[in-house]
Amino acid sequence: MRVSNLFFATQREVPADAEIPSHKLMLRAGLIRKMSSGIYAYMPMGFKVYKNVERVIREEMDRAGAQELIMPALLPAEAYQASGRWEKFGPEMFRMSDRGGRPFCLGPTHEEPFTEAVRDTFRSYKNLPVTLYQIQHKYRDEKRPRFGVIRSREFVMKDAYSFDVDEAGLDKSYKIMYDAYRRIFDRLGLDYTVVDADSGAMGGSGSQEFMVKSPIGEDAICFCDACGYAANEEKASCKEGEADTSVELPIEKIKTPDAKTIEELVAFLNTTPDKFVKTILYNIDGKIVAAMVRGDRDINETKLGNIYDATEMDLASFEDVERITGAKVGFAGPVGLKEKIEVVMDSEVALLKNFIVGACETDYHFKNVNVGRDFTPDVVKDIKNVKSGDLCPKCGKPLGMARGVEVGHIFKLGTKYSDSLGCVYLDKEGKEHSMVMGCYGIGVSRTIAAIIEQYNDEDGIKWPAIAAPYKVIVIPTKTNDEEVMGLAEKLYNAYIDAGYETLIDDRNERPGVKFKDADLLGIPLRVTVGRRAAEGIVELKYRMDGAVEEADFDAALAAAGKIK
RNA sequence: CGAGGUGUAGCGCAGUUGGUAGCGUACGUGCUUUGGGAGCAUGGGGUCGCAGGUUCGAAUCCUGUCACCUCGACCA
Repeated sequence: MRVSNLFFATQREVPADAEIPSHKLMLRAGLIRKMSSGIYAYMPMGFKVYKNVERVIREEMDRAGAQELIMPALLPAEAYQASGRWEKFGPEMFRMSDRGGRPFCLGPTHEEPFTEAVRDTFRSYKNLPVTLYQIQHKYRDEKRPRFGVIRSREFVMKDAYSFDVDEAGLDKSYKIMYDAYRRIFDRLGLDYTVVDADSGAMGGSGSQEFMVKSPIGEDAICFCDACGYAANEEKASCKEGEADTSVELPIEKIKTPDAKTIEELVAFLNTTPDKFVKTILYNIDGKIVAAMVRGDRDINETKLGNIYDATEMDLASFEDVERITGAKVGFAGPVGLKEKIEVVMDSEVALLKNFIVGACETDYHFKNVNVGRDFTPDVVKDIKNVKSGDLCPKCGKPLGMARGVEVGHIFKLGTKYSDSLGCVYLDKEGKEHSMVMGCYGIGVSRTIAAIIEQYNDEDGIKWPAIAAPYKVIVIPTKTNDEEVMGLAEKLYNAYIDAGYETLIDDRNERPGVKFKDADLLGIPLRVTVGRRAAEGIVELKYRMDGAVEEADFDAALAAAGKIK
């Protein structure tokens, strides 16, 4: 491709609304164009990268035996109504109706149509297992789109679905996808971690996320260097301490004026946060629930929500808190609640003795409170967030925390969708069973951003060769010099003949302009034809490590095979 | 959902007490330049987010509305 014909424009100035390196660089390099908040167009240069990433995914999915098809993005409501997700997705789903008033949505994820397709096509155990996939646009009306294509409302996702006769079959299909995912992200050059994850709105029995470690990541991940345990914060657990065996002291009401936060109480009572148990009221799908964790802990809303299979969950309103506790906000506790509500207590609290809680009376707390004697929780479960330094649930060594961008997520779904949509097969005895499903997603758009996050410098993007829009750029420094142009053209044609996607920057621009653009675009190999063109010598520069060398024609051609 | 901010040329921005819009960059043309975003000259490009209102006159003041961005979403 001749740069003089290329539909692109690089920008010197950073658009005002970009925050993170990948977003800034994608805009500056002209890879994408924003059409609306969280909605982007891919320009030719960006689309090349997109297709490269897509190609790697497709190759590995095909190699793993998955079959590609494509579902509509625009889907009728029925399937989602049958699975219950028409309601469950809530406002995240883009909804519309046709001229006759029939409800439709833009697919946020496609378990339902895939399940229906398999249901209507296969009826026998002999047909299974089967794994299908598509690479498709997905639509989610995100509360707050952010970070360019990392959290957008329209995005490209590879989603695959496996159908097996039983759990053992699912385990096999899942492992095949797991291995394929590792190959995909390895080939793309990403530094990633696989973590245990919450299966969230998808439901199911187990899942893992592929996380690219990055400070801009939206997920917190927890890991153990000693044994390799790694989990999303939503899911991570830790080893709990020993039970306190102190003697239970009599409960006592203490006046704590104006002390309603843990910090204020710690200062007021001259003690430490772990002597408290805080009680927080949540509104979970309209039902008020009290959640209790130790004072130095945070509640993990995912874990709490899972107990109630929550769709919508929020802190209870001030009015609800005041009515139920009979006190101003800040003095909630499990003892003396004015209304009977469910109390969920973190399992760690069960180990404590003689702790402090709000007294359900403004300006008062109870001290020496004990579980069983003073109150009885309805549920005792792990509902806390793990922190750095907590002990690994597997090996007991200290855990660390990091941030990550979720580029892939694999789930064991089980029969959730096959049950609700009637996706069954007949076994050897002619008996009906629900198929056992798995689903497997890769965010194509955000994978592109994740690559840039890992490979960039102050001059621009540094594409790994496999993702690069073009592998080589030939830059003649003088377009009016026949010797220079002759050699440049000859090299350009030789690269193309050898099968490398190549650019020749034949614009009548100063060399500096061309170098800046080549750096910003991140082309892995830059071949400058200039000063020593008459001798047949060119300069090679590798974008990834900045190495520079001189080479003759053959060496320059051979260099394209070495870029990574 | 709550709060704040911003909408003026492709991009980044200025525009004072209201008087009909400007700078940088990018773009066109000419000359000079040609190994890290050149110099000089010259030119084109804007219904000032949208709709009302006040006024002789509104980018500017008022009201409404839309879009975009950021932070927050209560740890009692």
